[in-house]
Amino acid sequence: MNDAERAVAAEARKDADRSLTDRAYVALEEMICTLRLEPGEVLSEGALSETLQIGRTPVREALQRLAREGLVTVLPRRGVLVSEFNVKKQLRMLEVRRELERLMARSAAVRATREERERFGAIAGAMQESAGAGDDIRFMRLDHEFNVLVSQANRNEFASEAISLMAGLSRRFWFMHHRNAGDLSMIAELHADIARAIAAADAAAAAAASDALLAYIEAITRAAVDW
Amino acid sequence: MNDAERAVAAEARKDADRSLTDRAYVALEEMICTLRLEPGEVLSEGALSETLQIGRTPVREALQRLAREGLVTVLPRRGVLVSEFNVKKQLRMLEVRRELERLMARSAAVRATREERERFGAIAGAMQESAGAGDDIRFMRLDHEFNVLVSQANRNEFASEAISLMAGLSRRFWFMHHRNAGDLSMIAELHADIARAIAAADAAAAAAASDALLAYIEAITRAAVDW
DNA sequence: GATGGCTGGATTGCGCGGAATCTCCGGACG
DNA sequence: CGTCCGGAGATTCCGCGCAATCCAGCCATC
Repeated sequence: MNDAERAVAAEARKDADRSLTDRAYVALEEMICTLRLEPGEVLSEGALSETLQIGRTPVREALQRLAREGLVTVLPRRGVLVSEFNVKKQLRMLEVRRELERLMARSAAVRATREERERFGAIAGAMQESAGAGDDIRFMRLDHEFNVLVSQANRNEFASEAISLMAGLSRRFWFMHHRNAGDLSMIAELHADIARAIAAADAAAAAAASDALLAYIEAITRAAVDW
Repeated sequence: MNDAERAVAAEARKDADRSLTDRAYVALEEMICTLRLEPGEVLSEGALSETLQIGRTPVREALQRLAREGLVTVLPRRGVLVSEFNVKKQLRMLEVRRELERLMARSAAVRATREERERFGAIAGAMQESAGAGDDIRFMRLDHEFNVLVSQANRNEFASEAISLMAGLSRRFWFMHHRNAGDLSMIAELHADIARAIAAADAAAAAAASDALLAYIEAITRAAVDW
């Protein structure tokens, strides 16, 4: 197998290597978080199986995972309910995220490798750029990259897993409100502060910056009550 | 249906109402945490299905849940591996538990109902009693009751869920080491301190007591390296 | 008109078998 | 003697069908 063949195989594996359960999970999570499946809607394993062209078993396993993450509720013998929005729930979630994100930022500042620090620095710059240009699509990609990098650099799989339990609900809330939510440049700045503090190995500054970001997110969430 | 029939039905439901998946999960979690299934052992869906007298589908779903909690690892097409002990992993877990338990203790101190506070007070007393009598079985039951009560009284399902992700690994570690681990009276005292602080609605004291407990647990865990 | 029971349709819970694939071991070849 | 290849066995992955059950709506009854 030459290099070209290896590259093709790796590319194909991007989709084919994952199990059908994983693919069903990714597809459904995307549909729910981007509101293509509306809150309050009632689904069924059978219908989703047909839509996704995947058997009922993988779809069922994906739904159980989504249920654990609070994106759907399984009503026995009735169907699967896409969770409604709930601001109070979001605020309870932020209580927990505040603690976990602070821990992760602090740990990443201490434990990141040199390469990771360089990437944090690059992300900080790119975020400010994208905010200055008003390019929210690019910012959302950078935000995702930032989150993945923090999950990796904090070197604690338990923190990463606990956060990932809440990622779906957070993502959907953000998707719903990001157009109305405060200015992009403020959010980008707060993210960039964390990234720079981690890059500089300043644990206290990273923790403080993380708290500042979550305080801002909380303010936005409280304001969302009125929309 | 009269009252007697209702009581019988409720009793039967204690086991029968839960799904087979739940029953399989409870049974397997118990077997793993009490070391009846040894770390390093390789299982198979088929064998477990036969042992538990439950079909492969519920067993499979239970195993996926256990995998997410880190108690087993699914090796595709090879079998299911019961996770090995790993002190460094336990320490990483304690980093996260420290933050979450502190948050939960603080919140419970603020949000518990009067009835819950009374139960915290009762548990504090009973823990000291059981420790004084050297009754570690009774203490473990009280510890379980305490954890359930904190999970309920802190009024934050996300914190409770995140903690429950780590409960299994914690429980197994404790089961393995509780005979060698420090004196029971010290542990009971540290737990009782938290319970009393919550009962007294003293959030700062509850948080401090939680940190003290986790510092002690961390010390025990570090000492476990030598055993 | 209101109420209680019943039936039809739809949905999840669960069992089970086939397919894909991974490892191990034995044998052949260099 | 080492290395590679192939087949056998075991295991998970996945599809699919049956049964239990829940609900909506209809019909009979008061």
